[in-house]
Amino acid sequence: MLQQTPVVRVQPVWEEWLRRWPEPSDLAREPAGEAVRAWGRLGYPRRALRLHAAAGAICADHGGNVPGTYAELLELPGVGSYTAAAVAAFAFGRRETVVDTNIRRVHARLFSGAALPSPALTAAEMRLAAESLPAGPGPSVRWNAAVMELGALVCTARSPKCRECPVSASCAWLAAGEPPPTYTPKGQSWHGTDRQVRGAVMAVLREAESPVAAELFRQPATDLGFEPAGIGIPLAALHRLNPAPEQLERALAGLLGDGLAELHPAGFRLPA
DNA sequence: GATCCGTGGAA
DNA sequence: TTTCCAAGGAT
Repeated sequence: MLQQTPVVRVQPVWEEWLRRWPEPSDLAREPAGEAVRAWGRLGYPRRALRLHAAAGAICADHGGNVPGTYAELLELPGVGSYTAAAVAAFAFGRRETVVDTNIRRVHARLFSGAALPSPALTAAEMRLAAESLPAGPGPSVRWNAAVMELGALVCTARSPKCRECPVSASCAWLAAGEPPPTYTPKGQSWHGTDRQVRGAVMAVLREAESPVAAELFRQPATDLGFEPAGIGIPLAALHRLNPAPEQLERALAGLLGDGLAELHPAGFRLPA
C-alpha cells in the first residue's frame, strides 16, 4: 500500500484491511475483487490484485506465513527490490540495503551533492547505499529507518528543512551551495488520459453491487431513461470526462487485460 | 531503459 | 489554477 502512496493516506485503509483480513489465509479465501474494492481510492489498484495474489502464494508456498528472507519475498507478486528489503529489514530484523525514494534523495544530497536523485535507480546508488550501511542487524535496521525518516520529514523533495537537519554540516549539496536539479522531472499527465478514464471506470465498479451493463459506460444514464442504482455519482463523473469512444474502449480492454475487471453476461464487474 | 499504472494533499 | 510528488513494480 505504501508503494508511491503517502503514509497518512494508507493508514486508515490498512487498519480496516487488517481488521477484516488479519492473516494471509483470510485474504486468500476472498475473491480478488473484494481486495480491489477494499483498496478504495488508494490508487494503482493493480497493487490490490497483487497483494491478493501474494496472499495466495504465501499460503501455497509458505504455510500461510510471510517469508522473512529477501529472496523469498522478492518472489511474491507485487514485491520488488524495495519492498523485499524493507519487509526483511523492518519486520524480520535483517540487514538489508533498503533504498526508497527518501533514502535516494538523502544520499543524492548528503553524499553526491545533487539536489535530486537520477530518474531511475542506478547500480552506483545501490553500491553507495550498501557501503553506507552499518554492520550488524540492529544498527543497519535503525540506519535504514533513520535515513528514510530523515528524507520524509527533513530532507524533503521541495523546501528541505536544512536548519533542522542533524547532518547538514556534512551535506555535500549544502556545501556546494544548493545547486538546482540538473534535470526537470516531468510529472505524469493526468487530465484527458486513458489513466484518468480507467480510474473513473474503476470507481464505478467499486461501487456497483451487480454487473454494470456496457451501455452505462458508453452512454450517459440520462439518455438511457433511468437512474442506475447506487452508481449514479461515479458514473456521472465518468461521463463528465466525456472520453472518446475509442478511449473508453481502450480503458475497458485494459482493465480486462489486467484482471481488474471481468466481463459477465450482464456487464462489467470486479473479478469474482 | 522507457512506459504505464491512480489518487489527493500541498505548494 | 496548475504542478509536484508520495515507503515502486511489471512489462
